[in-house]
Amino acid sequence: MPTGRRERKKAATRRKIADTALRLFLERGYDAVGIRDVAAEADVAVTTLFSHFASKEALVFEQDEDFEHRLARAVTDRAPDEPLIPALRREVAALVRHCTADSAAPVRRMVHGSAALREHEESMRLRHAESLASVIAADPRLARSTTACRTIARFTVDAYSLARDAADPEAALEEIFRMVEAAWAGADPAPRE
Amino acid sequence: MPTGRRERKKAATRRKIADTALRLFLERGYDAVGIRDVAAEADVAVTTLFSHFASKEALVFEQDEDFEHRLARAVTDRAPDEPLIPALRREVAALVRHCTADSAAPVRRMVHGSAALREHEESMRLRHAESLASVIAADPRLARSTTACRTIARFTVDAYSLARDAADPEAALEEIFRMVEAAWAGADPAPRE
DNA sequence: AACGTAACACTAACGGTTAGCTTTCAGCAA
DNA sequence: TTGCTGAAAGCTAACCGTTAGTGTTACGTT
Repeated sequence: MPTGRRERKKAATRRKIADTALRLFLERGYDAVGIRDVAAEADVAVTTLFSHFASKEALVFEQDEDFEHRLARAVTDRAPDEPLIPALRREVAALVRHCTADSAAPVRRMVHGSAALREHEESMRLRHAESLASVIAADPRLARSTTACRTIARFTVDAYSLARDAADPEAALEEIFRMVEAAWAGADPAPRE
Repeated sequence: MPTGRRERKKAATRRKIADTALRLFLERGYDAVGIRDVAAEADVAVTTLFSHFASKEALVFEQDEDFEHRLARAVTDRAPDEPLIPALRREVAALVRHCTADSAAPVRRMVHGSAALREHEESMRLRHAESLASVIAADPRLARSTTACRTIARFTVDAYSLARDAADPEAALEEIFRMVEAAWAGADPAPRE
């Protein structure tokens, strides 16, 4: 897929900015590094930086953007006879394992340490919940009200965030998903609208 | 409780700032009004404004700060024989009714229209969920793991937010709380730590 | 070879927020 | 009364994220 030199250069610039930013953030702390510092160190203009990334926080969350896709695919691509919740549970477990790996620890500590980053992550989660709710509502095998779909989507992303921050993520995930399963079973079976 | 003149003046300044801000925000839109506009219209210095309110968003959410208290009291002050979830449900229902009242419509429309305000509200909800989780975990009648407490607290604030934004808040609340009730019933009965 | 345009740069600004320092004045005591 | 203290408010000036406006390269195309 290597197209023209133009796109290669663009991708290189983007990667250089992201790498530089992450390095500086980890070295000195997210809040102690300004956009102007990142731009200078990456040898680009501030406006260039913002043409590649929508915000300072986006510099940190650049690879975590497939979260939304993975959850959606876990629903749409599951085996024809597999119920919803186990499929979600498998995918959430994989996501939790991925971000509780030792290699992700420094980044997670950084995110935890900055209010701006935590808020950004939260609002990403809400967006993901909404998109997941749409996918669930669109599945013909799952006849539930839109409220039930929205609710279970919210619970699912909650499960991710709660398990990730628990002392024992695996055990927490199991416990939480038992609750999610119960909630889904207790939802209105008939769509309301 | 009118103490010295000093505190009265301080309270008056605070109220004047909040009233002016809300009026301007509703008149011209939240994003179209700057902090300097609010300060000038309230006839105070910008620094004075920020000594009363931690941020621009806090100007909007100044009275909604009792949310946290009310949820906590719904748990601690419930009748000795009342189970947890119905008590939470009653309080959440009251909160939803309160903020879907016609008088609250302009403010809600404003919040809905600004990304900054929506994010601020979300992160408030997370704080509320954490505090609610502590209260639930501290209740000796409810022997559950801390994970279960945190989970049900998160679900409860989700219920509030989902019901509030639903087309029919009352019906949605009933449906969601059936799911919350099921989740609570499905939680580990024995505390894990 | 010439052109259109995407990527990037530069400057300057806007808006939220804070630091540093000064002024005012309520509350209190000599 | 007088004078002191400290909280409240003010002013200036800046910092930081972000954006608009305006060029300038240099890639890809014709």
